[in-house]
Amino acid sequence: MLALKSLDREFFARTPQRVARELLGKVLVRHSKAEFLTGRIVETEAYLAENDPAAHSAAGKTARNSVLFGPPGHAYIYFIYGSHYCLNTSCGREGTGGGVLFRALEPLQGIERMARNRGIVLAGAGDLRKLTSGPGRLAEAFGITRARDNDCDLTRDSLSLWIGEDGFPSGPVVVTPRIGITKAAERPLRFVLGGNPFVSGRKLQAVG
DNA sequence: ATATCGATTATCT
DNA sequence: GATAATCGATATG
Repeated sequence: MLALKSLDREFFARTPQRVARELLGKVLVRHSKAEFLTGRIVETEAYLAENDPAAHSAAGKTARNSVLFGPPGHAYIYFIYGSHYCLNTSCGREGTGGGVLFRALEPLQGIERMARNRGIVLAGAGDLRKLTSGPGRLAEAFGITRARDNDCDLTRDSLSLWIGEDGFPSGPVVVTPRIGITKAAERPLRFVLGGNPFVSGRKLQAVG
């Protein structure tokens, strides 16, 4: 694969919709002594800084969501439903509460390690979908926790978690309503790479 | 293909 | 104390 180049702060200093769309095709990287994992981003959701009751920042800054109000391009990680971590990035101008949720990746490198992190034994090719197609799944595959990664600067390739780009053409983008929310559920703020088999959910599986 | 259930936290009352 | 939450796995038809 081509060399990965980290993204600059300006990339993230735009609207959540714009950042969510532009992140498709970019690569999430986890590197540490024990791990080197990469996955292409194929599904994201935008959570707006204003007039978005589904955003975690909607009720103002708290201890939990404070990263969203900090500089853009930092990892906001929260724990949900008693079992899952989810990865977001802050975006927009500092002081506003915009964010983008990472919903699915296409596994590229470190697949064996991802399977081990997920507690899965890979049998068929279809099992690759179980690794990173879903926000809780991708976080588990990449070993992402709030204690380890919250507030990590995703623009710095010297840190353990960051985002790179390799010139991959991101392809046609499909926009749909967001998943798993009850407030403002109809707004078209979910972005997916059209036809990519690693997008979360079951419907596309049957089509593919 | 659809239903239900688990498990923890942050936030609100 | 209650409850909703950016979910995933399992059971059932």
